[in-house]
Amino acid sequence: MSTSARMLSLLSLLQTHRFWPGDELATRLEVSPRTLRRDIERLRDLGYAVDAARGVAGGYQLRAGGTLPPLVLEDDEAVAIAVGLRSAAAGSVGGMAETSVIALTKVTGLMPPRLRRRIDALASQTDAARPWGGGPTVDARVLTTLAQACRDDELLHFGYTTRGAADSDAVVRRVEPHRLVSLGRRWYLVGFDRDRDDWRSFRVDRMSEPASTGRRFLPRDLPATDALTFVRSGIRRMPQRYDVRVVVDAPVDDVRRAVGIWGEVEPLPDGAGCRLSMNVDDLRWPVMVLAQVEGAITVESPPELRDALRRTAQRFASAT
Amino acid sequence: MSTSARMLSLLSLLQTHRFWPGDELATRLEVSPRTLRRDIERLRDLGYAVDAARGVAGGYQLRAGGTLPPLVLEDDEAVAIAVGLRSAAAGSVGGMAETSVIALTKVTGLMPPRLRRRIDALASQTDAARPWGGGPTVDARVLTTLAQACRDDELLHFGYTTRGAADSDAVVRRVEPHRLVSLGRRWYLVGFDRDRDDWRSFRVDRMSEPASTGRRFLPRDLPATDALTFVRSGIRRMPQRYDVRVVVDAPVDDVRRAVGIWGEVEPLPDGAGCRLSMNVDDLRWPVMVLAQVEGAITVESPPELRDALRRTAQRFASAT
DNA sequence: CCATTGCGGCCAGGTCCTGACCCCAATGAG
DNA sequence: CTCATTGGGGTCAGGACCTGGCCGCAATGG
Repeated sequence: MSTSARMLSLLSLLQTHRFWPGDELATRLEVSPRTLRRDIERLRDLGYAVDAARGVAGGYQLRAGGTLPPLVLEDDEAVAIAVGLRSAAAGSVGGMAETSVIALTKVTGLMPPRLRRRIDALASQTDAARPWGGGPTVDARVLTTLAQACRDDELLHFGYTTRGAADSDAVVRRVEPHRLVSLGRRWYLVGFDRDRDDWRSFRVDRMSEPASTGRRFLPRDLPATDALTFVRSGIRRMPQRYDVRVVVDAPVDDVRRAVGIWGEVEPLPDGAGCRLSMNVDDLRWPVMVLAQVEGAITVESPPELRDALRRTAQRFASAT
Repeated sequence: MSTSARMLSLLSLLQTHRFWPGDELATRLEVSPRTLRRDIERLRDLGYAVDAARGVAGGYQLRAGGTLPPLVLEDDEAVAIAVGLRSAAAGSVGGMAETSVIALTKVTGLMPPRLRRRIDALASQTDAARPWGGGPTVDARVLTTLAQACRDDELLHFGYTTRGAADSDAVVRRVEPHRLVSLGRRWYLVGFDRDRDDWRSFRVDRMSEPASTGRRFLPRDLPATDALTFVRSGIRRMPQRYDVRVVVDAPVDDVRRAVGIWGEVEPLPDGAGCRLSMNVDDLRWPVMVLAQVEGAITVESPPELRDALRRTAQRFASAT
């Protein structure tokens, strides 16, 4: 085995079981103990922190160092990482979506097909795991296709349904992809439309069958400071938004746990419950949160929320 | 730069930008083009699929091969992976929890402290991102501590509150950890209790301040075929469960999207809506799902769900 | 057709890797 | 305390293998 292959094996071994007696490592790598010590020294020179314990029952273990060593992953671990990133890319954590897609692209792009199949088999579970639903869901595989095309500067083809048009009116676009942007609860692709000879931002959920052609192009400069600002400026109107303010006669912690990160909860000064503030574009959501907590409810705004609550109350009442 | 360090750099470069002209790689690595070709050949010998394009604008790119190469991750990517694994470990995807914790332990255990701080800063957002809440939440850091102790055979100390006792009655246990098990919505640690001199399974949410002592022990054989079966046999009674069956006069797809994976939805033969089946231990959950869909509701079972719906209806009605 | 770029054989020079031997330092058990 | 055990590392001789240069070849696209 060559030296570099042996170093990778050593790194892999140190990552799996954490504590290894020196001579066992030497035996596994089929080198003398002296050479193993030199290999350990090499790893340390590369910046990885290898701890050593002397005396009986001594050995080596890899510690957290200044830099993250190259991760040697088992199949299961790689699948778990990809699945976790998929759900993170679906937007469950604020501000992490883009980075998650980048990491997901890197991981899945290097993964053997057998692992990708395992992930796809799990996809139905993962993607459905967002009970608050609402809005068209974007397939993680589509996102990675787009992210990969952006990264590799590869020309992209996809069908696109313009705002208001029927699904059947999708037109094939040839686009030089530039960047993927997650804004609000939507994904946008910023790119140069070759047919229209101008920059556009495309809503990913309106695309059909995006496919990288494999043909590379020379990247252009985006006529904006930032892809995010480009998308922002292109959006004609923001979706209808409701500013929800509700007083609930329930413990602050209960309400806070029910609403999670998608709203603020402040205790009321007189100790009588708390005020819940949310900013949503679908009223089913605050209704759902309010269904989870106990205690009397007073709607301050918007009036539409009262209607929504009344409708739900009637449906529930007539069910009993 | 040594050969092995150069191989790692090359691997890193090939993972980032995907397509590299040969002489640019040679320049970056400060070797001659001939040596670069030899390095590429070495990578291929290691089993990694490196594609090459000849002719003008040729170059190299790393393709998915038979084995996943060691992943060289950027800081942001590592953080994204850890955050995604945390939420996956929280149980959002069935059957992935244990593997996610193992992978999370590996990644965070090797991560520089600065990255771990970034993850902890995001933790409040992530952990709150489960609006259905309910039941005590387990801290991801606790899980990784336990998983690491299991992996490294390190003696563990933690306070433990026995079933029914008050929190203040926690007793310190010294345990040889064996395995971490996710069962239902709970985490259990299977280990050998040194004080009681017998195998026990501990509920992780009843532990306080688990800490690895760093002292290693000789692993024993678990007197059971499997840690999972050991935990199963130790559980006296399952939590109260409700078998929820509701007929909803709404499109199947709407209901299915609302309930996600935590229930089955079957269309009714006469085309009038569908039947929703769930198995839960907290009735707030089906109430939440039902609040999301439109259409008339008929509760088939359990009767308690009717009470829950009636209470919610009254609360909502009095809010208008 | 031809420039470009990857492929790989061959060779000479020299780097550096290996294993062996040695002594030292730290550790924990008896 | 004593001693076996285990990692740390200096030194050395031999040689494996790495490097860069040179070459002809193959594939690609203008």
